[in-house]
Amino acid sequence: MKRLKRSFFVRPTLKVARELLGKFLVRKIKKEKLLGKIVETEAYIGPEDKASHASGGRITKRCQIVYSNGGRVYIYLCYGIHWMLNIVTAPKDKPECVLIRALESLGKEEKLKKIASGPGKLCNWLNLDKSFYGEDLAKSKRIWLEDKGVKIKKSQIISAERIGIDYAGAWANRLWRFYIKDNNFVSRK
DNA sequence: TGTCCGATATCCT
DNA sequence: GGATATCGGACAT
Repeated sequence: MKRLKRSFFVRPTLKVARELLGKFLVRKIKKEKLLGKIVETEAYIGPEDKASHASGGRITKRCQIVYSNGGRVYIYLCYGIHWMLNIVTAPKDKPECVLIRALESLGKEEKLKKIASGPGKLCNWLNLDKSFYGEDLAKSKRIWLEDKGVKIKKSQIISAERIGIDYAGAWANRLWRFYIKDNNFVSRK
């Protein structure tokens, strides 16, 4: 079992966003473990990034955790319904993070249902909510990331425009969404 | 493929 | 107090 350590997250955000593809998100609920392979991510790189909650150097109660050292969870409610799971990256005081947009879940049944093919859906599946705000992925006993030796070649990584951030003007078309080519569990191609 | 809209914490004026 | 948001399911077209 190779849990990703803090050093993995405290690196340039675009690098982390790409390298998260193929890693496994592990969620432990009581004695049960839910596992999903990360197949889609998006980078948010403030304070320049207009699409980031930390745009312009804003420090609000909601987004203050993205200013912390890499490796923590940034989670918030969107549209009044959906929780969004982000992983804080980069060193302390740099407001950068990666949104986890889709997982390929293990197990036949889940596969058929595409139960985690979207940022809101995966949080619902893994039962993630406000109580995970600030959770330390390097230490937590209920959520962490593992490297299971899956290698994603550079040629298999597609870069695309981020989703749902039209309000961010020119920043909306930066190619900061990454997903695994031909993977059926990506939220949108 | 497109349009509609839920349901609410958080941010801003 | 008002506007808005890193979506997703439903139903029409």
